[in-house]
Amino acid sequence: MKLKSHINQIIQDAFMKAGIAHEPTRVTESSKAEFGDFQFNGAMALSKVLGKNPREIAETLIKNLNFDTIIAKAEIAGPGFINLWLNPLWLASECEAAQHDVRLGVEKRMIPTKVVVDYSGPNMAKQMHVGHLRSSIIGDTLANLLDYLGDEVIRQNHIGDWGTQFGMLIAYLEETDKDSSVSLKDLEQFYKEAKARFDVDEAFASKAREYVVKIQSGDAHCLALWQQFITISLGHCEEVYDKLSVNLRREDVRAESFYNDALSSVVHDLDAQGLLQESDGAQCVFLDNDEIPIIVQKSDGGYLYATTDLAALRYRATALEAKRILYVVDARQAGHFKQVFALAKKAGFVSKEVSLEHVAFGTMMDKGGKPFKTRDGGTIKLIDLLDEAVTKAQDAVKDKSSYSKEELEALAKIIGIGAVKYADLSINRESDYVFNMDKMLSFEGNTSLYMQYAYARIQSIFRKYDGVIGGHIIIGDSLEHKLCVLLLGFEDVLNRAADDATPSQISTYLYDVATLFMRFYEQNPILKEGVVDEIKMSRLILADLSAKTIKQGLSLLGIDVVDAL
RNA sequence: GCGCUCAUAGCUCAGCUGGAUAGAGCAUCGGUUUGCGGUACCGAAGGUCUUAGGUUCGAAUCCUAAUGGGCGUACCA
Repeated sequence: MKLKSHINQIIQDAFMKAGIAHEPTRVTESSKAEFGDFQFNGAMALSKVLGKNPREIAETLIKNLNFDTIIAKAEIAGPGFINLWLNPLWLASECEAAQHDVRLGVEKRMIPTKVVVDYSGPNMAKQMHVGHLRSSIIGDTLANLLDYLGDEVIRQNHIGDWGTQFGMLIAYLEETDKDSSVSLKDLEQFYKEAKARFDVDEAFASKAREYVVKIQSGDAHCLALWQQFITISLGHCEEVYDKLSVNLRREDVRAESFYNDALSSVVHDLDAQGLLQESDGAQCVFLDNDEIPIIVQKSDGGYLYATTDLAALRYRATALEAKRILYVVDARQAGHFKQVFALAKKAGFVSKEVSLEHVAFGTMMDKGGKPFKTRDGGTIKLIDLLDEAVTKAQDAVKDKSSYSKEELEALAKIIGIGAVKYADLSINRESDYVFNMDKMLSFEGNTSLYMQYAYARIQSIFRKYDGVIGGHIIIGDSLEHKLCVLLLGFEDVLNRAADDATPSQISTYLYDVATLFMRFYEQNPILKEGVVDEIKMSRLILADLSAKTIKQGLSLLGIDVVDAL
């Protein structure tokens, strides 16, 4: 249900009938209950262009307003606000329709867009650390969301599997001559040892550098070792994805190395277009007004990440035919993407109408506001963080003795992982974010647990009721009215979150649904004695639609619900 | 230095394309219970929306400047 579009259309029709040849501003949710459900503020803006008093304009509009089905009442207030009340009968029937629909009334897009979502992108030389968390879950949510809305989503995991560090790792792998599955078990440790050798042993260092060249020139022995290394490292990532319920698979991997063969042609194309300039021995592109050039080839002939990103952009826009490309990457790379996007368009690697968006996110901080690190300043392994959340989540379970060990573990996983993901997805992605595990595992406030609890409580009502839901919604008070309006706004929220690439708009909405449901439920008993059947049914339908909306919304955020916790 | 970005209640955050008296949660204080899951709900208190100008009928929101923080700043990614 595109609720706002319906109302905007009614306003638009009133404009037509009133003979006002201007595009109306869009309606907004009313700021207060006494101002109705929606408000139209456009009369004031028109007053100057039409040379009329805004209240007069508002009156004309109301005279031409269609009151047939959706709008029940319209009032002029203040300088010329038009407050709109929606028809409760219409709200009720639309909510019933949503409750019967598996998609809750959310339509698929008429014209799907082909969207590439680039996210996660771990470095194969190391284990995933907390820095990869935000990209992985924000990206996954956006991919889920766009897919749900009917876009054609192509997930791309641009893993770091190329570069000088791999020469070092392979050299060390060969030198230690251990069974790789054992020696790579702790990648972090392996990397540290290799790095230590690299730093002190010149012979080892030169061998490492030699191996880089060998890999890049296709030496079979080195490539085999390299491939083995990548496979194992990727396996570690997949363990984390599995734990996080992030939907990235092998086939989504387009590693840095994938673009290796395209790099020289990128540079060649830039050169052919006269965009290239040599500076201090490096091949550079100087864009207008940019002091810093984009270096596409180092003075030693090597390529850089800008080159790879250009190749990836070209691949995504041409081979994959994407019309929208999202890069879910740390905000600190804003400058890089701004340059690379501009160049990709200028050089024609990506056509003008393709939308290139850097979906930037802030840094994860600890409670003291410092970048998130271990006590000794090291990076925190993502898997350790997740395990800690799951362990702590067990404490939240009410009646532990009624679960088997396996059930308790499964429950703790849903709660713990949900808490970590929700905490991240519920704040504005661009701001830095304070990681506080106690807070995210609380039942109070805007947390996943509050939402999961609200959901479980509703399921408990249905267990107790244990019957068939029929009948109709009868809106009996302002809370029920408000709940219906809110529930019908689900699709609007999803669309806006998709357009702006902001998952937090979904969580804000879900929190509103959960809190409003709790208030409704507190005030309007469902199964208590004395509630007549008609009212009982009406409230059961509302409870069901609320629960389904929470479940669907959380599912888009990659978070599960349970019937009891 | 230059560039980007942020600044809203004690703390953590909402605030949609400019709209009416700026909203939540936590913490603090008070209330609701023979209980449909109280891990809930209701209420109180808490604000010069960093500052100063400007645009506008109207600014937390747009523009300019200042102050303070974060980040980036050519051959790592």
